[in-house]
Amino acid sequence: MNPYEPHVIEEKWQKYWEERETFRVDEDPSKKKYYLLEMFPYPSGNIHMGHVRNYSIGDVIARYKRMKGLNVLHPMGWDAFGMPAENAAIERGVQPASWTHANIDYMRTQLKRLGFGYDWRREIATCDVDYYRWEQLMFLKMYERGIVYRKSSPVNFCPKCQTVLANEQVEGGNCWRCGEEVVQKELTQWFFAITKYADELYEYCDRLPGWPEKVTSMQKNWIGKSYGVEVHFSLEDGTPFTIFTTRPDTLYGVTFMVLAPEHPLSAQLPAGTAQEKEVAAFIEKVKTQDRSFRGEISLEKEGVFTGKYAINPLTGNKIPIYVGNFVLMEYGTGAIMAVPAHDQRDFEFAREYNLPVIVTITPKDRILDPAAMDCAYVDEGVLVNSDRFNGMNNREAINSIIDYLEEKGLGTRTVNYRLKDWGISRQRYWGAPIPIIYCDECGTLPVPEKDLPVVLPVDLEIKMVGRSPLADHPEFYEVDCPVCKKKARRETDTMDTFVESSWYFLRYTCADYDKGPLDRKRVDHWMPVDQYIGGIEHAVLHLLYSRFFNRVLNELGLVGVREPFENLLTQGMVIKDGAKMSKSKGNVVDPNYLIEKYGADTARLFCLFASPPEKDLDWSDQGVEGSFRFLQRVWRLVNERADVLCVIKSLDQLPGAQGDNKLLIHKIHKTVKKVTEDLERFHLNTAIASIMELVNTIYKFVEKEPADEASRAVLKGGCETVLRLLFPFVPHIVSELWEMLGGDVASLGAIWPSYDEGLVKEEKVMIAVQVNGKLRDTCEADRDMTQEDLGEMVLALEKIQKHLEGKQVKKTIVVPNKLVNIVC
RNA sequence: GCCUGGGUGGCGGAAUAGGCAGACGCAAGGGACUUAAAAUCCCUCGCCCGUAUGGGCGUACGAGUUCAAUUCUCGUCCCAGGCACCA
Repeated sequence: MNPYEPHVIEEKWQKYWEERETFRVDEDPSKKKYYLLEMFPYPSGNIHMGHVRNYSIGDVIARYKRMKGLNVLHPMGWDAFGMPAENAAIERGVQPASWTHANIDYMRTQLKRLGFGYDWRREIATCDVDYYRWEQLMFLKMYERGIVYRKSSPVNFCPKCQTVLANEQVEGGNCWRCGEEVVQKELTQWFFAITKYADELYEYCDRLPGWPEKVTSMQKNWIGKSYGVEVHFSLEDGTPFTIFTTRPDTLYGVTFMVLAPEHPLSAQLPAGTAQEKEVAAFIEKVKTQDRSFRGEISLEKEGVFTGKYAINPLTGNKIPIYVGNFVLMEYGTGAIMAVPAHDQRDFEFAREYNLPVIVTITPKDRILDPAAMDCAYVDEGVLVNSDRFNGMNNREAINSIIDYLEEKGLGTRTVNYRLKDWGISRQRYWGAPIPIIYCDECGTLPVPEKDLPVVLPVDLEIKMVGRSPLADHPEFYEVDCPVCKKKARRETDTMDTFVESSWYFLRYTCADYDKGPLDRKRVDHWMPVDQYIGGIEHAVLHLLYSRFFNRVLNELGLVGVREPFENLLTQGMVIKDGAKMSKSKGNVVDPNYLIEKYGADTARLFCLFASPPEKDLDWSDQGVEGSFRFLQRVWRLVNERADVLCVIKSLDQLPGAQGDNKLLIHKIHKTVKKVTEDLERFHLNTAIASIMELVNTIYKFVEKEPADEASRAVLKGGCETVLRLLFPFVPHIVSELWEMLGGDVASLGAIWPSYDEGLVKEEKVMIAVQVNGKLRDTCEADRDMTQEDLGEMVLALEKIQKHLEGKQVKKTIVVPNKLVNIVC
């Protein structure tokens, strides 16, 4: 018997796949296509356990679908622009480009050592000119259509990364990448008009049945759609000003108005009044406060009176106007109507500054006394103090009042979104240059298409400064104006790296295409991605950006589909000692170590068996041992009998089989069914568990050393089934054992075993027998016995009779082939 | 505060459409083999009472629906993730 030597066989089979280009795939009209994609890695230098898990799950699905006869596209590439390359350059004096490419080369060998089957011809590195040149072209097309624009605005800035961050990239006031506290800066930046698509992105969340609800609900939450009305108030002199509210049912309870400090009227209104100084001081004070700090709910509500009044369009009442620190300029119109009786924030403000409270919605069971209230009443109720709307339920009143406002020209039904446009300028070097030229004479100009690509120079010195190193590199930024030919200057900011990952899945379908960004024919053949697999951490970042970008490309005629990802599986994190694996926690398990000690098959198997894909995976060294043990058990099972079995023809059906043969045949078919169904719904851990059961059954079978021809044939059938079912999970050991059994290895990855529904069911079934819902006995019965017969049979059982003694049977419930419950 | 998930043995986790709770694995204990160890194999393994046949309890907690609830309904508690002065 040969020992199980993972390294030897893994190298052997990886070479075999490589030489035969097993995973190479092209469009094939005779087969159904299946595009399987895992989120591509950042080439940090090493594959980590999160990758191993993600790509193991993907590889199982890819191999399984291929065995099922689908034409599977399974590509891999590198999200290769980004900060760490620049940091390495500063720390170690290497070029970001060479650092990145060296990492890619090493990590590619790591992926190959894990046995993942990709079509490497389609490999992409986003830092290659042949990739980002097309992104620059897309940028220009978007610029033409007004989807890209430049504006000055307060932006999130990470002092550590020395660059701007999009809203999505700020987590609780901190940088998503390095955790540094984000500050606000006023900068002129390039933006993608994602808000133009806010409504569609929001509404389509409900048309993504293949996505986890968790993710779509996070996206909806982020987009933040709310229905309301813009109400036109006016100043005493008739100057109109507009506020947004979702609660027009409380319009009769407005007792003051509040403006955001940045609102133009905040400074204008008090001009020339006694309030002028005070207001100016207040605005200045709020401005200097940190914006992340200002967003905090705990912040005390503060404000000052502007000295001016507004007129409520419904009541004609004169209402004081304040400037307040809790009103945001970026949302709605930057001004609100305040209804202290029915809004908690307004209530707090009113109590602070002794402003009146008018109740306009009353609960059914009590009367609200404005003087005695200690918080706002925000629940449902009936309108009071509301003129013609009195007596109406407030939910209905919302629509009635909007209708009335619209009729009188006092307001407009509006929808507001929380989503902001995506700021994509980064003051960094290692990214795709933004193809724009600034000319003193001609202004902001797109780089002419014929001058693309704008190549990122790879030979410059990188220093940590508050702007892009490109800005210190005249060879890059000095350029002639494409219009007037005078000296002009290139944009030196680069694009957010999330732009590259917003369309890489499209480029995979035609990675070699050089006549344009995308070969529409091939894109249409493969898109949409049938199954996307990746971490939950991109729920609103990458996944939202990609949905947006794909829509834009759809409108540019580059893509046929609207939504890029049909089905999404979000895998959980890898946890050790109760925390996410990270260098700082010192709880990292190195995949190299695992491969060296146990081999790739064990590493894969453990990641897949220890927990279902979408849950967090608790790392366990003993669990890894267990997986290794199982593989050795499979190895011994086949290896020890290979000589005998390889000359026998295998059987998984044997009409008239009896005893152990029959039991094993049933188990084989049951297992094939179970594993097939489990794989279809990604229950990989239970699929493995049932293969383990089959292995256990076969061990029991061989214990009796059956020597007759039929038994051996069935045994071989069992072993072959185990191997076939196990192939997607642990392809190396399976290939080796398959060859040992004399099988055709080329067909191993192309045939998924089928099962016979008739052989899944056994003739005898175990019936659970309950009395009054409590299990009292079990008994064997013929399959499909009539309810009457089963009921009769069960009454004869000794234990059951004991429990029925002296009692009258009231009712008998029979679940065919499963259970009888006697009620007495 | 709001929106998602989730809470099952010592542990990771099963139970697909309301029908035997704890599959599979890990750990633990006992045994076989061995000069010994490793490896391997066998047995036990939710809790309580009982020598045992057996009985009671048990899927966060409390109610409810049902012949039957881990599964459905309502309420409560706890944990994780997301959003949060968004008008």
